[in-house]
Amino acid sequence: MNDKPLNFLEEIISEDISNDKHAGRILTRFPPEPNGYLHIGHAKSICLNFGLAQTFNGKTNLRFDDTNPITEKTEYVESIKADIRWLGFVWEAEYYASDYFEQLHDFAVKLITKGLAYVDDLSAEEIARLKGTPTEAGLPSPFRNRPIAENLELFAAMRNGIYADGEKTLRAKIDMASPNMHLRDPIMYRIKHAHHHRTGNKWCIYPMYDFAHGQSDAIEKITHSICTLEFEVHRPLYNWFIEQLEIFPSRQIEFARGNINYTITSKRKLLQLVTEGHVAGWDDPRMPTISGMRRRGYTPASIRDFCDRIGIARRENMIDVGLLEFCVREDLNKNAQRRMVVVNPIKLIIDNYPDDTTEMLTAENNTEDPNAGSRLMPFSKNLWIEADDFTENPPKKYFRLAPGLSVRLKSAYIITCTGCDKDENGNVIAVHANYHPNSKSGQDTSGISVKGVMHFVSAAQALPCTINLYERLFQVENPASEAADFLSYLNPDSLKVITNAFAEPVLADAQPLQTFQFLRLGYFCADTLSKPNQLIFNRTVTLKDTWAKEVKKSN
RNA sequence: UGUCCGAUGGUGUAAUGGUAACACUCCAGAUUUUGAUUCUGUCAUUCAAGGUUCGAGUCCUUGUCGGACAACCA
Repeated sequence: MNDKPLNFLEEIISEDISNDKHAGRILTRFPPEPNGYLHIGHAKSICLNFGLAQTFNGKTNLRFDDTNPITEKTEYVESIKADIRWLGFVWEAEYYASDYFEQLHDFAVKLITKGLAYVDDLSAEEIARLKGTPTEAGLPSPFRNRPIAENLELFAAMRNGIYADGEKTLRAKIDMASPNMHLRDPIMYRIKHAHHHRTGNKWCIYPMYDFAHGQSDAIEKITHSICTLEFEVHRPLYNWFIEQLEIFPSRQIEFARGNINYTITSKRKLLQLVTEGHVAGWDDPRMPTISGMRRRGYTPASIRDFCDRIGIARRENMIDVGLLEFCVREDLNKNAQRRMVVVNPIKLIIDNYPDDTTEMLTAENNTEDPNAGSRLMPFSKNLWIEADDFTENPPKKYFRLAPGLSVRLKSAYIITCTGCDKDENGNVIAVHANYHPNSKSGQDTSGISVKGVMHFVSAAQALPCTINLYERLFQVENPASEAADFLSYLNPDSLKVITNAFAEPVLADAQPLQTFQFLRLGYFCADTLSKPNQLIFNRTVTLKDTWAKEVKKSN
């Protein structure tokens, strides 16, 4: 253990351990429903559940809460497993709530037998109407006092497929006047003649989440069942089931989900973005999904670090996406190799450099990591530089190229700008400079000192590539809380595709998902579809840019 | 006009009745062959009112504000 203060969950668990509860055994679980892809909010839960187990020498089960066959798919199961593995966690056992359908059914029968559950013929609307409101008590169903034997018979008939969807439900008989709505005879089973991704057509009745989750925890003997705040009001119901069924009492503890600004983490809304084509899929790099973030260039370590830094508490929160960006920059700064790429190219001609010469320069792969080695990159008379790095009228403190100004080309020579060429409309089409032959990087005897350093790519060897520049997906901090539909806040500039960028030659070897720092631009990763002859890079995050901030301030 | 939960700098999280702190952000500066990184520094915090106590962010009461709960979703 480290010297960090314990969060409230760690305190509870260490207290349980010192009280010898469960003989010190700790078993948590991560219980996703396979009805969508995992997102950053799930990452928090994953890090929490697996992290807690690691801290206290326990284990963590992966359990799919697959009680609603309509929305669940094997595709989601597979993506969830891949994402958890990618994040770096190993589960103890892989379970499915559907593994427990027979047991859950028997639990239901037991409650019926105890006179604590009944079959209701009411429609969904009637049930809702009799349920009351948070401030008004509900009314009992006319079917509430059916004899036990009749309930048993009816429930068996439900299972046997005698009834149509919605025709009957099985409800717990608790208290229609409870101030807690979840105790007003909650539905335990409903009829759905639907194909289930694992049990096929074996069942036509399916347990509600509330009748499955706590019991699944009990079956697995989960010691600490950690979930988000909205399930707090369900806890009395889960405890009621545990007591009446006399099963293992897992302890549920709730924590506040982590909300991040300028994005959404509602699975329903994420699904809508995908199905309506607002993004290119679940793994679109703009999505806050684990798979989207992976494709964007986020690393498992950076996501784990983020989850660690945001902490765990019980109050509502809105975390600045800047923290997430900080975490990935910090990781990639140490670990991503540097490369040079020009995204907004303009020609730079070194007039005093020989026409027919190409030098191979040595460039460090990562100044932060001496073990990262170096690479060779070509230098010649004709180069590509960023159009933004030249201006005819430099503002104060401008360290880039303008007539008469000198800069160093990174890992190459110091050059002095001599002017530019323009087309008939006055647009700059090429920049001219002279180089200082005795200023070569590593063997500079020129004595010239310059403030500015620029990246470049040698034109003859440059690799054309596509660059996806991503911005935040939404224009407002909390799209879900705004008055209008969340889609109206989508950022129209969330993706800018650059098709005429140029990369240095070694980038031909870039492997899909390999991360880089493109000097002075930001961190990028090769897209999953990138190929040597058709390079595609996704911008993970820009570098901090104090000059851009300076320029913005003076405007 | 219910039940439950919550409230500490701009953001997130600590402080477990005893000097309100850490990180991110912001701002200023130093260093820099990435206007990056690194380093230094500055600004800024206990929802309110009572009470208990030698002492309250912490305990109690009341209030205020925010959130959750009325799916055959999870």
